[in-house]
Amino acid sequence: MSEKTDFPAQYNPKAVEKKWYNFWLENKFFTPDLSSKKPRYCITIPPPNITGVLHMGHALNSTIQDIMIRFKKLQGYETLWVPGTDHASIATHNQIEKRLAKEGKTRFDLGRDEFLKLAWEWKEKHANIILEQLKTLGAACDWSRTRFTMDPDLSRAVREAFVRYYEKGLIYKGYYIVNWCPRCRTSISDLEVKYKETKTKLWFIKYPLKDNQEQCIVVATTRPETMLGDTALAVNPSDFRYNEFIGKTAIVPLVNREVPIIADARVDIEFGTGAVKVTPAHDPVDFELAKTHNLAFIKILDEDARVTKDAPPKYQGLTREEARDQILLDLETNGYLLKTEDYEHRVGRCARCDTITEPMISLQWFLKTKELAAPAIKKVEDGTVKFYPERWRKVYLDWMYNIKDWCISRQLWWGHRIPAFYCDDCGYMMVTRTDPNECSKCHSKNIRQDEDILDTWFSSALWPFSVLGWPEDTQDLREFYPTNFLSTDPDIIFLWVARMIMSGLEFLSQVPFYDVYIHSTILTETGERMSRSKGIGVDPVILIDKYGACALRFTLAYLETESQTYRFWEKRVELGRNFANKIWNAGRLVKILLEASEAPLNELQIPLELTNDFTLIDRWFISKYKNLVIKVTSSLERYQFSLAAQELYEFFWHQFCDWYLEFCKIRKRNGDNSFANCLYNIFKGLLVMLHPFMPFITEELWHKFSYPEKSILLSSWPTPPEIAQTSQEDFITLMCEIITALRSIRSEMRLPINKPIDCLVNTSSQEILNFLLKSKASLIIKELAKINEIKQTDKRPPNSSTAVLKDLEVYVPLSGLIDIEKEKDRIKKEILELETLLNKTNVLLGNPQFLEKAKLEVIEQEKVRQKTFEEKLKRLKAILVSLE
RNA sequence: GGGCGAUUAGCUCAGUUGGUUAGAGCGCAUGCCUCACAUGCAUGAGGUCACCUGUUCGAAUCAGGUAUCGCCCA
Repeated sequence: MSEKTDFPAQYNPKAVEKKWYNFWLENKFFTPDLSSKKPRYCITIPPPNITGVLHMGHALNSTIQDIMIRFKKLQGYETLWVPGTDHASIATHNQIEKRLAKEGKTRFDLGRDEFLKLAWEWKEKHANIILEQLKTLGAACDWSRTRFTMDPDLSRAVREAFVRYYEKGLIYKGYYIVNWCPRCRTSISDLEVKYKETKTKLWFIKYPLKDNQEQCIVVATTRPETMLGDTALAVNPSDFRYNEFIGKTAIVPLVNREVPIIADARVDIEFGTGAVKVTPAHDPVDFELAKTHNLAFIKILDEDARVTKDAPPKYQGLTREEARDQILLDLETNGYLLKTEDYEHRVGRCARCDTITEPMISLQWFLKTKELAAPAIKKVEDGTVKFYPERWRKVYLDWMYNIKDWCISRQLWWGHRIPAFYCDDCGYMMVTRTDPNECSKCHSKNIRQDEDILDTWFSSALWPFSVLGWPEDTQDLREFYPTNFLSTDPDIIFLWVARMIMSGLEFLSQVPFYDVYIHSTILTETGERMSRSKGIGVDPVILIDKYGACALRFTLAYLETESQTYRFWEKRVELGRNFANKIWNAGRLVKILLEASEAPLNELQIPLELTNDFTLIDRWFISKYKNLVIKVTSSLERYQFSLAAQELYEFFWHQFCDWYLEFCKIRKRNGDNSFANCLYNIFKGLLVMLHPFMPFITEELWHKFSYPEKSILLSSWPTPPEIAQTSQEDFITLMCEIITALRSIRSEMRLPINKPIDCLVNTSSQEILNFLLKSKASLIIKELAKINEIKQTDKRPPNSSTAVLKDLEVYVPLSGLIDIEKEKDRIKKEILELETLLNKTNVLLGNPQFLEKAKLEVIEQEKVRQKTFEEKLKRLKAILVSLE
């Protein structure tokens, strides 16, 4: 093969990514073998919505899921990752309606059927964009199981769920206050309203008493326009200021409606004047008051938030903003407006379109949640479902403890239509699994379906099992439910995670997943939330194109710690890109190093007999590798993605490349190939452990070696080699320290690399001496520290630079070259550092309490340190004296 | 108002049950195109771990409080 073309000096992701992704697909590696005896491991993707394209959040979340899938597959599980998309009813409405608006149209100009045609067209066009983008990231999804929430099967699941809830009495229809978005023209749930502190006014309005129009009661309000629907005034019964008013009748200005003054403990004495107006049809608290006190509900704003004909004619048809202006003007001219104050309070806006929402009485469908929540709470309390990081558990529980009924109907068209049918003749309502032909009560054919559709999250809540075939008893469902792992972002713990747990338990009596991982939110360099609409942030598709998927994935994982946000900008991907290139080049070198040797065994052979001087190096390195395998495995098992990535990075770069490969190079040059088995197998293990993070480059490298499996994905996760650490390995550590010390002297004494230097060692240990002078360690030291000769001495030669190590002094004679002052500075600096350390140890060991209470190992360790420091210090001081 | 998180090197962040000479990447300085890699190699500078008070023989780590910033819920 030609080295240059086949194995270029720079890793080029473009050349390999597509190739291997197709290879995986062609071999159906992402499709589970249902006949295998392996334990199952399943993830269902949080379905991205069809209006979107891949953003950094998806890139991170998909990387995390892919890491887990590949990790588990390598660990010997039969894995399944189900992909799919969500119909996102309100978001899709928004997109399409925006387009229509450009033509000056609304969806009502088109009608339901025409609109749905557009929506399906949109779906066909957009639903796959994001899935295709996931492929470029390397996602090991089983595309043969791709689902869409409005697929026939999944729609059937939605209908089944609705009917079962209904039959159980958990779904009801009724008039309640809901959040209404006048732009989307639909109800939305509490969770879809975002509150923002807004500067506004507090208006103080005089309501005259009926008996004595000279006497007034003053109420404060932020929403004067709703006074058109006032049906009472209320005060707190313990508020002495208003005792005499209770039970009297007031007159609503401009409307001239007589309303009672009621007392209710729910009235906040501190707010405004302590007296409030009550508008039952347009405020949730007032709604509750009205039910207690039997007040009338007058709806004065319609679905477009315009004043209805239940208001005085003067205001009818005005928008809520126009109505407010007009009313304030009228109040003022008629002397009812006492004063206006600046005020700040929370104004609710539609999460989708940012229009100010309107609390409004409306006929809607609701799901009773208290009963569903109870087992879902229990399963988290008892640890069946665990949150990672654990703090999110409390967030979930707090919300669940205070859960309110869920408004599930939407006055939209794109979605699952509520399976309720009304008979126009007898008024009977049917909720059925299949569409009825006639009224089951009076047999009239004059029936029609409810116009409303279901909240998108209603179908999302069924996702972990609807994608597996529920309500059918499918093999997928039996094999893969409950799923194992769910990764998602914190925003949707309530919207989605909680509801999946509730519905999973309701319909399958089993939790939908065991481990919930809540990932960080990615912020921009300046700490803002990334937002496509604001044009801030970076595009993962561009980053993949520019740096490669492995680079992006590794970087994202490396940064994914337990903190709830992290900042990210393009330059950070260089971390992953450079690492990928390092791995690539290490691969090139390994290839060269292994070339001359016979085909090594695929099992790691632990050198027990240290006959060859060099084999000790392998032994030393296998010990280090063993620790790595243990650490990386346990980090991944605890979902500590950053930690696992850091461990791999440090080991690969700074242990494997910086030391082990350098040693192998020298060994090879000296005719020794005994490293082959160790190198071959450890490199294999490293590739496998890196594979979940960097699937493409590891697969590419895999094929450049004679590793047995046809894909790295079919290999198995390394197990820690069974090896006991021996004290002899310390010799290698010492060798590394000597090399570092010599390099440091060279650099600090400004000795150019081509200037030959010698090295003298002074030690009382015969063992060390033998190792350094008689074993092949000398070869390595010579090469890596650029040393001419290593000799023994028992005395520091004058004019030499010194490094003091444990049980050993190293001298570099520098006759004529030495700068005595510089050398003195070096030694002094080291003395200073050591003195600080020794001082600390002395204080500790001089404390009788410490000796009495500290753990034995700690005391022992401290004593050893004290001895080492003292000895080293003594020698350094002697050297300094001889330099004076 | 309640909850959660953050505050560690110039920047961005690690630091798993309290005991390490507090780490990394970027940036910076110095020297190197050394036959895997300049997306690189070697060496080095740089930190009173936000502040206060406790607990402890011992605190970046635990408890209480303060300050600043951020997120979530009402």
